[in-house]
Amino acid sequence: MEILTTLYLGDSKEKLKMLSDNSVDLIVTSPPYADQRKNTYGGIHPDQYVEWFLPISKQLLRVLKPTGTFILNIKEKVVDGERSTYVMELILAMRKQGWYWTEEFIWHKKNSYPGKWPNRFRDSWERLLQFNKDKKFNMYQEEVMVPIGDWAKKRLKNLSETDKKRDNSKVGSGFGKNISNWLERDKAYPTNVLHLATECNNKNHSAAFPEELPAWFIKLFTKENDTVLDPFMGSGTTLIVANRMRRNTIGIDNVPEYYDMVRTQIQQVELYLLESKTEYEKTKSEGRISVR
Amino acid sequence: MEILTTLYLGDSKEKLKMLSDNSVDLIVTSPPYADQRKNTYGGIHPDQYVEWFLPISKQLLRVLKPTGTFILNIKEKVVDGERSTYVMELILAMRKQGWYWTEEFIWHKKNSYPGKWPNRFRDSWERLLQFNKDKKFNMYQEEVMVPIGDWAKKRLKNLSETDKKRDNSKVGSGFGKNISNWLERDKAYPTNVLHLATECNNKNHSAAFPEELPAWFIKLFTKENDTVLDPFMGSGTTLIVANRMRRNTIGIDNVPEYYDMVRTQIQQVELYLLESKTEYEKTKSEGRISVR
DNA sequence: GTTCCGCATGAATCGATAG
DNA sequence: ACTATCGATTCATGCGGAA
Repeated sequence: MEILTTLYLGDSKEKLKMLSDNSVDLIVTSPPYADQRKNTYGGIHPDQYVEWFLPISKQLLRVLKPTGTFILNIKEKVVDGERSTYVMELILAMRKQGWYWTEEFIWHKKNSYPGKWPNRFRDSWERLLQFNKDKKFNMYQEEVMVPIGDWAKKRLKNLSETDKKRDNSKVGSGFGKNISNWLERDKAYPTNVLHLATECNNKNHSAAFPEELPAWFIKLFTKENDTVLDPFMGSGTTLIVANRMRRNTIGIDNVPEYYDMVRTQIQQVELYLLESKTEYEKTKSEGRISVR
Repeated sequence: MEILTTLYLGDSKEKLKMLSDNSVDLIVTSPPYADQRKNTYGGIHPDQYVEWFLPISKQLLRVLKPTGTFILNIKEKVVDGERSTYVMELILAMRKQGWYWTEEFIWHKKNSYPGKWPNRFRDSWERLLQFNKDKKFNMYQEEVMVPIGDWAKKRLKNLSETDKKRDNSKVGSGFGKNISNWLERDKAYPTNVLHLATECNNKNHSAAFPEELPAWFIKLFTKENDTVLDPFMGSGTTLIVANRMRRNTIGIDNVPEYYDMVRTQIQQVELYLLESKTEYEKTKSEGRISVR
């Protein structure tokens, strides 16, 4: 199966109209925050942020599959000593637009930006808002399981009576089964708090987005050959990770430098893959790039 | 200076009217979260939550000093597969009421409630919303500095223990300048993410949150002889910690059992302090209780 | 007195069943 | 159809008794 990369140079609101209905499995994006990145995106005033984003999210709702998920990385800025409310307003507005606000993950940035202010501490977390088109969506939880805590080693030696009793309440069916489940368990499901350091990027752009972040959501919400969209791709972290994980990718950005940079980088990855192939049919079937 | 404890049995909305304007330095509270089951616990329906809370927050705004801070611990529940929006709406409504929404701290609960569902992971964080009456407020950042390095977590965990011992090392200025400078350099300001475990078992009752949580905010936003208010004191964790830290406290609850329990516990602490005093003037000046 | 280990239980959430 | 109740699922922690 061929993996496709499609890049668009231009405004998201317009370029998204070129995508088909119900064609995307996962959207992961970090749009320009209000009043920030003035040089590149022109900066949206906090008061106009919701108004600016709603036409875009409307398109995203259209192109997302009913089983798909939209992960929005965002954090409100401090304006005149208090937190702006545009994220709150955006959530409310998107629900009216038809989105379900399924969950809010917390991205805890371990090495947050340094600084000192008299009235606040360093901001070391961001929101990862999960929106869905339908209440039923694809979620592959086993893909992101984490090692269980040390307490488990001791615990697994002996099962407490209470555990047996709790399991017992399910009368009759599969009593011995539960115990064996616990005995073999060395991994646990994660929570809705993600601990990731911000990447110390050596590149010449500003998007501090660790690869683990999109990788986690790509593993959780898609499988191979699914399609991942980033309507504000920036330096393309999401796309590059998704491409590497053998997902089809669609990226949009209105900054030519970003567009060129991502295109070059994806092509390099694809070339590398091509060179490492020995069989003809693999060469033929993989690594196709569609850059428009 | 005498430390005063004032307890009210009754509805917060009404009892708060008995407090003077601009008389409280810090409000730390965890109101009942919205509950769908109105009949069983008298919970507030999510749709009516904002309407229910606004009269109370109006009183809180009145009694808070201009230099004071209001910390609101809250988390929205999942209703019908998605997160409720009443917290978002509450923030917006409280701003209209005159509050400044200064900051949102994250309380990361490491031992969150277990469980597995097809569409979400365990919820392991809560909001700690900081509201202020004025853009200038008291904040004693040095009081909550944490050691740098691996021992930071351990130290944070022991903070409440240190409070009990009423750390004397600062007072006795026997340190040479070199050493104190060196010590200072080992500390860093915290961020807006707090890592604390929920306390499983207290003696007789279950505490809503660990003592470290109110202790942290009490240190950060008040000094000795300031006044701390909890309009939904519940089992009284905030009040007991504040009392131990030599802050005047005001507590309100409409559950007689809680009221009696907190009153008893505060009195026991005060009696213990009394018994440990040897000098007459200390006995005279401390430990007065005003229970109404 | 330390350290180790067993154990109960949390501001949870979903899906099925009952009224 | 809609709402209330109940069973099932599952992880980390502090406490108390034991070595």
